[in-house]
Parts: sequence; structure tokens; C-alpha cells
Amino acid sequence: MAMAHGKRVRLDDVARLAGVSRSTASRVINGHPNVRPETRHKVLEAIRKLGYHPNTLAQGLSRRRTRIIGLLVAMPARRLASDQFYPLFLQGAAQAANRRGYRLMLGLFEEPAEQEAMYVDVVRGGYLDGLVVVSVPRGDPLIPMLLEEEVPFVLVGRDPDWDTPYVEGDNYRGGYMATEHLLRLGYRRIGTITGPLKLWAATERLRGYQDAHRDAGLEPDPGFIVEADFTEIGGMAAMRKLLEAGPEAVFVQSDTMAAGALRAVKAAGLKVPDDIALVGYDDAPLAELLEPPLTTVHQPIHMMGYTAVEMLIEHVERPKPRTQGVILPVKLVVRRSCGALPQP
Amino acid sequence: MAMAHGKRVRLDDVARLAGVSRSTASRVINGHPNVRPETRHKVLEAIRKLGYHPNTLAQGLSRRRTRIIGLLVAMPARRLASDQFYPLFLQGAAQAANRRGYRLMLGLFEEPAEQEAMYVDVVRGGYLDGLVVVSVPRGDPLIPMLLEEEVPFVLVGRDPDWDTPYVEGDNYRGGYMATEHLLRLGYRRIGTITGPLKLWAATERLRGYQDAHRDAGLEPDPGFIVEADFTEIGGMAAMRKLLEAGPEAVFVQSDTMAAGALRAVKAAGLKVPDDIALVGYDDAPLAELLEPPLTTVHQPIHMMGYTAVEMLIEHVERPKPRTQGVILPVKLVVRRSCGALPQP
DNA sequence: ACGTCAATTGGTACCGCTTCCAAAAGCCGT
DNA sequence: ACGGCTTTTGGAAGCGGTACCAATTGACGT
Repeated sequence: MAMAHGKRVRLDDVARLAGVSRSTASRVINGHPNVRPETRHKVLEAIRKLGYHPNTLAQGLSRRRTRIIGLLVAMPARRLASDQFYPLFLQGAAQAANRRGYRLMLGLFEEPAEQEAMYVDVVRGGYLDGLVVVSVPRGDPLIPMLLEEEVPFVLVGRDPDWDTPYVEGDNYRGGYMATEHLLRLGYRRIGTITGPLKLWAATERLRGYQDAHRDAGLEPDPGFIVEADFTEIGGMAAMRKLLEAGPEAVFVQSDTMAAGALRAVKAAGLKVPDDIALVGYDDAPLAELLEPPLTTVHQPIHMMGYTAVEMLIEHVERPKPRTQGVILPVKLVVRRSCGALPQP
Repeated sequence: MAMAHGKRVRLDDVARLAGVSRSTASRVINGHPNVRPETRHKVLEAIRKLGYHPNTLAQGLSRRRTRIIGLLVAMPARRLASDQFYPLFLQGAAQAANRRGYRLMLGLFEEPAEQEAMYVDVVRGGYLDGLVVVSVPRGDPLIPMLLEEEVPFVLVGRDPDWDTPYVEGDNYRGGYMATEHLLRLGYRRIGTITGPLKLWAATERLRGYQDAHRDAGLEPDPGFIVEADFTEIGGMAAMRKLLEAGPEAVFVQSDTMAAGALRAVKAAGLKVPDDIALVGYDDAPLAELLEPPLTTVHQPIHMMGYTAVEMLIEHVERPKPRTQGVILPVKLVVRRSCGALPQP
């Protein structure tokens, strides 16, 4: 670390060189208004000469603000690995943080114990200004804890049991649109593979699926609904199960699961979309690469990351912005897997 | 933040309640040996009662160690988005950090200016114990800066111009194996699509490709070598160009580019592997999902992340461990795109 | 009981910066 | 030139810990 060599320059050094007190030097650094231009200039000059950079830790300690926000992600390893949600989300989050001069502390956890450790160390230990929490399952004790501690935080993916700031894609609409699209194409026996139903997003997409049926005058058949876990393997297993019910089309709640489902369909010697039409969710980069390319519901993942961080920063900086929730629009991207487009 | 409410409990509170001095309380917390068991117990009890957690910033300030390490990633947006390297790498890195009680600070940058800002704020500002730097191009000024500042760091992907600790997959072997495999299958006109040649990894894989040719008594044809950028789009463009040379097989330096290449081949009305065989690199989750599934060189990405962090921590904690570099083994995963396996 | 030495414990000076408060300086009008 | 105000500046008390050093306590040998 820079700390390693003793020659670190401190604020005192700057003050001395500029011939002012430390207080004044500090004022200049923090853009305090009441400093004579001439003085300010002297200090700035000293800073430049010395190559001074404030010690963030010390600043944080006395300001009680660090400009670091935590990104808390509890996610099973296998899911994180294959899901393409992540890179995009992180990129958006990082972009927002960079723009506003914040840093991102990453907390990726597989085991709750580890998460607990970070929670304690970081939240109670006080070096985060706030937290962005990704995909907490319903009923997770984290949320009441955060509320209790009055830690500013934003959820990515709402928890309907708590009234907190959140960002999410319009899951209900997404589920509805995907299903409606299949119905319009004339399919009637439409199955669905959902994510873990303890995630609100999954239940909302499912609700959209069901309502689309009802609005078309059909009653959704529970036998066509299979719960999986947002992984490729899970999608494959779910599709195998679903095949027994003989669907004409399947709405899969993530592209990753759809990839698995697609493999299961092929393994069964069937063709997509001829024998079974498929619609995915996310519009991950992968979707376009599958054979056939996957019709899917596009989520603005990058923007979700950006927005979450942006919202959090607002919450941290303003007293009470009360921008409770943001629901970002999704859209259907039609490719070949649903059978709407001519096959080559 | 927990800081938000005034009721934060400090070390003094603990000391008072336990009826000892702050020094003693501190000793207990840091597991210092010379504390009478009885005293230790009183302090522990007080800590528990008060729900005390040390303030990380304050600790960091006086210890001059934070147990935070930075993960610096400079990567064009389009590449980050589609590349599956990331989630896996992060996961490995996070796992290592969690296990050793370190935190990860994420620095994702698209623009050098932003990177510079983080560099300054974080490295000179002194709240990182060290840095893991991912995929710096050759000649990047970052490395000499880090060396100059004596910041402990580990490179993911070596820079041959500097003698620094690094972790990487065995790129030369990977390139060699992939090419050798194609040669063994009888292909002679073998093209290759490389990553940016300012990345050492790309030049090494290329060298492997060339040496495999030479060892087979063939002279590699420069007309069969096309440089791309590790993105899908780039791979597609490169393949279009390569098609003009009429290769029988192509070794592509990343699965993501291979996906693009595959699309280009299909768009040209050709079949993989019948008309053109393909071998990728990385063994990303995506590889298995392509049609046909991609033969590829498997890199232990998760372990690269894990190892990089582990090495860095060693460097930070031990005086001079001098574990310079680690090269992790790669292996060839044969699937259908190379034509070695029976097509279904 | 007393000296000696090791094990414990307390006191206090930092770590490097912010910020409140009071002192000093500058500006005006008369 | 002087009183009254507003700016600018400096001083010093934190922020919450760590760690060095000295003081206190306890154990043990004689």
C-alpha cells in the first residue's frame, strides 16, 4: 500500500508548505466558501507540489460518510455462474457509482453465515453509506435488520412484505406479454417454468402468465406450471417434467433456464418451435445465440444496476427523498423460438 | 448507516461496562494473549450485552490495514457484458476473500479517466491493502505506478514486461492443444481468431497455435490469422473475413468470439463442423449450449479468481513471500464443433 | 516477610482529517 | 481614527481504535 512507505504526505504537510493552518487547508480541499482566493491558491499549489491525496479512512472517520456503498448478493454458486444477469448489472451499478464518486464494495455470498459476517462487519462496523441488496428471498431476515438499524438500502427485486425502496423490471407485464404473445400465435396448451417462488419476481411473472390466460378466457392449468431455480440444469429438469404434460409452448422465466429447457426438448427428439415453442426472460446475450434464437422478454438489466445505485445515493445524500420504488419497463423481443418468425 | 443513530456503542462503553480500561478491552478484541481469563470473560460479556462491533474505519486508520482489497477491471463495456469470464472469476475471488475475512472493493472501468480516479482515491488514499488487477494491456502505465508506490498487487494475466506476481491459465499450452487437436483430426487449413494482441494471453495462445503447426511440420500461414477483440461481434466480423481464405477449421481464442464466429459461418450457409470445424477457449457455460456444442479449452476461471486473491493476501500478510507467478493448467473439452464426435 | 521478575492493566500519544468556536483581520461609515 | 460587522483564519476537541510504555499486581524462591 501507499501506506507502506513512510513518505506519505499528510494534510499538515500541505498546510505547512502553504503557510496556513490545517483547518484552512481542509477548507480548501472541501470547497468551503469562506477562503480568500489567494489563500486557496496557495493551498492548491502546495497540494499539487506534494502530490497530496486525502486519506479516505480518516475522512470517513470524522465525516461519518465514506462514499462507499455495499452490493450485497446472496446467490447460490451454480446460479451466479451461468446467469448473465450479473455482469450487466454490475456494470450499470459501477457506472452510476463512478459517476457520483462512490465506490462499490462487493459482497457475494453463498452461505448465510458469510453474509451475516459481512453484514455485521460492514453495516454495524460502519464503513458503508448504504447497501444495494440483490434478490433477497421473501422472508429473509435481512430486511427487518436493515430497517431496524436504519441503514439506507435499495432492494433489487421487491419484497412485498416490506415497504422499502426498490428497483425491478416489470415482472407482471413481462409474464403477461410473453404469455399473451404465445396465445395470439394460437397456442393453447402453454406451460411455464418459474423461478423459485419465494422470489417475488417469479410469482409476479407467474401471475402475468395466469392473467393472460384468464383475459383470453382460459383457465391456467396448474399441471402446466413447474417451479425451478433459475439455473440451466433446473430448467432442463423442469422441461423434462413438463414434457409429460405435452405442452405446445412454454414460457420460461429466464433465458438460462430456457437454454436448459431447449436442451431437454432436443434430447427428447423434439424441435423448437415446431413441436414446442419457447419464450424466455431477460434477453441475456445468450438468447440470441441459441439455436433457434430465443424469443424473450427484455429486461433493462444495466439500467437496473444504474438506477439502484443512483437511488441509493439519493437516499444517502438527501434527507428523505422517499422515492420508494421504481419499476422499469420490459419489452418482448421476438426471435425464432416462438414460431412467429419464418424459420430459415 | 448504523452511524445514523447516535446510540452507536464504542469501545469505551464496553470498557466501562466491563470495568477495565480501553486498552484491555482492545486486547480482548484482538485476541492478545496477556489477558487474565476472568478479565477476558468480563469484556466478552460486555461486548455481547452491548452488541458492540468495532468501527472498521477507526481500526483501519490506526492499524494501517483495512482487510479490503481492490479488484480493478478495465474492460470495454461490450466485452464485459457478453463475456462469461466475469461472474465466475468474481465468485472465486469473493470466496477467497470471504474465507480470509477480507472484503472486495470493485472497480469496473470503461474509461481510463475513471480508472485513474479510483487509482488515486483508493491507492494513494490508502484504504486498500492491495489490488488484483484484471487483464491490463501490455504497456499500460498502471503497473509501473503500482510498483513505484509499492502497492501489493497481483495481475490476472501476466504482463511480460514486468516481473510481478500474476495468475493465469496456461495460454500457450491451451493454444497448442486446441491446434494440435485440429491437426490430429486431419485438418490442414486451420485459421485462428485471436484476442487483442496487446494482451499477453492472446499472443501466447497464438504462439501455441503456431508452434503446434511447426511441430507438425507445417508453417502457419499469416493469412489465416485474424485479430479480434474478444467480443461476439468481433468474432463474427473476424470469421467473415477469415471465410475468404477458406479454412477447414478455426481455433477461436474465446467462446464468446466463437459464438459470433459460429453465427457468421451459419449466415454464410455453411455447417459446423462439416464445412468448418471450430474450437473455442474458456469453456464458458455458453459453450455447451451452442449448436453444435463447442469444443473448447477449459480454463479454471473460478480458481483463477480464488488464487489471485489468495496470493494477494499472502503478499499483504507475509513480509516477502515471493510467490511470483502461478500458471494454472487448462484442458481440452471435446464436443461436437470440432468434428471429432459423431454428429447426432 | 521481602525482593525479583513476569504477567496484567492503565495511561496516553498517535492515525489523519473535520468542524465548532473563538480570535484576528478586513471593510465601512462617520 | 474608531466602533461594529462580516470574513478569514487558527486552535483544539473529537471520530473510534491501536499500541507503546510505564505502573500495578501476583507468583515464587529464600
